Amino acid sequence: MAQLRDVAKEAGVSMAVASRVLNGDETVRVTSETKARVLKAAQALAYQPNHRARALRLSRTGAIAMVVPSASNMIFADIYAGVRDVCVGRGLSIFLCQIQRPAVPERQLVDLVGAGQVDAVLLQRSDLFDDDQLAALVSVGIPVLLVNSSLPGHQGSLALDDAAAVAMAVEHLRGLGHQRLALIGGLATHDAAARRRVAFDDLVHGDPSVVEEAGWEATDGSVAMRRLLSSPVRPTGVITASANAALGALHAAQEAGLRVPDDISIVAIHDTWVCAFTTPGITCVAMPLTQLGRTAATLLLDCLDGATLPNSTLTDPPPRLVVRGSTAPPSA
Amino acid sequence: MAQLRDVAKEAGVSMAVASRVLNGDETVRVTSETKARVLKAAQALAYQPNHRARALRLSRTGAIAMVVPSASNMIFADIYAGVRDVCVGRGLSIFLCQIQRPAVPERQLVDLVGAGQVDAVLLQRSDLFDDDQLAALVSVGIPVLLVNSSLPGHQGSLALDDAAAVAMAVEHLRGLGHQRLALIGGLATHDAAARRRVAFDDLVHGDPSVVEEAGWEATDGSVAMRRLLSSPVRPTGVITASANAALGALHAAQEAGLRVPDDISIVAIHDTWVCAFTTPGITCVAMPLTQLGRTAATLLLDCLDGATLPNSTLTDPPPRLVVRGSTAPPSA
DNA sequence: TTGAAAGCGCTAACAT
DNA sequence: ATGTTAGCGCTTTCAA
Repeated sequence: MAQLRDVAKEAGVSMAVASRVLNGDETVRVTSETKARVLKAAQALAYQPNHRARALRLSRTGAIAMVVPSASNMIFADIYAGVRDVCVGRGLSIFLCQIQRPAVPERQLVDLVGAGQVDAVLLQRSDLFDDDQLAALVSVGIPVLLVNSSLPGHQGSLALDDAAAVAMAVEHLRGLGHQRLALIGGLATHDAAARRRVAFDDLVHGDPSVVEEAGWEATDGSVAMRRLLSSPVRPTGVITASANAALGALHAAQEAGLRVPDDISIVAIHDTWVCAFTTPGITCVAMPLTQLGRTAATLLLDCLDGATLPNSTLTDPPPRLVVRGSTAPPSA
Repeated sequence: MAQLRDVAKEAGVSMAVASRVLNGDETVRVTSETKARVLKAAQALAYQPNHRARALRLSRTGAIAMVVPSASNMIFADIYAGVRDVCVGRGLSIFLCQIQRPAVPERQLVDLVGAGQVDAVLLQRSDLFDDDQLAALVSVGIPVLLVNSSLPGHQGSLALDDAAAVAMAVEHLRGLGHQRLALIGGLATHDAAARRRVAFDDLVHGDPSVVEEAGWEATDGSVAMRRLLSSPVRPTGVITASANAALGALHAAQEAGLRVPDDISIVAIHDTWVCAFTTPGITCVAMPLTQLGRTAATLLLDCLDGATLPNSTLTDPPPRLVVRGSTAPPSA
């Protein structure tokens, strides 16, 4: 593999010149002829700058880590798409690092970033972290942006507009005439889940309503729905805090012999392609996940260029209601 | 951040000694007392070896790239789990690189690996690559293992036992009494898809049967199923080459007013959690994806230690039939 | 048993 | 307008 030295020799210039030309350094003036010679030499030798040497010299690896609780959650894929958009544009690569439980993985992240393998981290919190564990994770010397999660005292987070999403779901159900609403929410430890719950409580204040605390997965949604169905005042409209949970909830309702949406309506927060392929399709409040990824990555990269990480909320574009077959006016 | 130099100074030894001790170099004899001093110093200073310097010196980055056509395909998550298992164990990290279409991305991979950012590549082929494009991709100076895909003339591939999976699906359907079978297969360009199709053709030889060529996604499955339903001799049992396509097929059948499994049976190759949450649940032939990931990663890492990459097929564990509600004896 | 020193391939400050 | 040179932080041969 050709090195800079070879290119320089081939072009009959010093390594310094070759380096500057190849890096498009504008501040240095070179004969357009020498420049051409260098470029041609590089081309001829198929020169690829050695990434490792560059990283050492510049103290930059050109990679960021994306830490997620679960790579199989489709939320991840959508966020990744956004992150990828901006990283590809800026020539960065992305490490994927799945961290679900704290104990060992805490070391993982420190090993990873402490070792200087990545320049910055984009972290999506797992339900299983409590604040202290998260704090340990983010206390590494490089920028860490919390995606759709926050940590008291930590600088750098980007949240979704959970309240708006919940409001949209509640409004949709109320508009159809539903009076008794339920929320199948996330675990209280997860702050996006907490925000959604607070929003829900505020909106249904006074009405008969019930909240189930559940995980993000389909089984969690099933279990919660079964509990809901056996409650004294059965809700007619159910909001789930994740698309996965909605699948579980739909399944449990159908298994219990209910017809959806005739007997019970279901609306999910988050939209994934699967929601369009169930029978009935699941009505969703789609959140701008890809944009979340894009904004998050941009924030992080700007930070590497000297900007400060903000604690902010992504409100534009707003959540979007996607009406499918799982919601209808209550039958009674 | 403390460096080796600091540790050495703190321990009152030279960098050379510190380095050897810290790396557990057995070939060098040091007073157990000096050794302890070094270890203590490292501990005290919370020394983390600089990954970039190490990578340059050793010409190794301690990372592999995982190239996939789509991070949102649940197949990916399962394979990743296996890869992760073995990489975490050996202290490696994993780059995720989504490459769907050839043109630009071809540069991506070369940039990535030509630059020496990773030590090896695990590549899952996209339908959209033809052999030439794939060949261009894999002709980089480091080991590339093709996962569930192969390329004539390329050394290094690990396939699944597609024929066994198809046989299992056909047998299941035949055992239930189905005579008219259909395959909703993958694109012919994808060699795993091709293998499945050949296996199917062999098995149904002589019987009335029909093959639809479709992509891996749910919509592809829908479209194919609609074509199937309007064909003169409608099949009673349908095999889809992916779990995603099965979702689409199921949806299309239900939308057309058919009852599954009463009017038509569906069995998918590959199992994902979603298949357990549709109504009815989808009968699947589960493939050992996580093991595929594990084996693939092991092969690759062994290769870095000097072994040769084989072209092999993962036959153990064999595919496993998971019977759910989408299959039953034909009604007529 | 330990230390000195030469690079890995590149960039950038400082000459010329 | 171009060249010299000093490292980035580490490993490892070779010498003491």
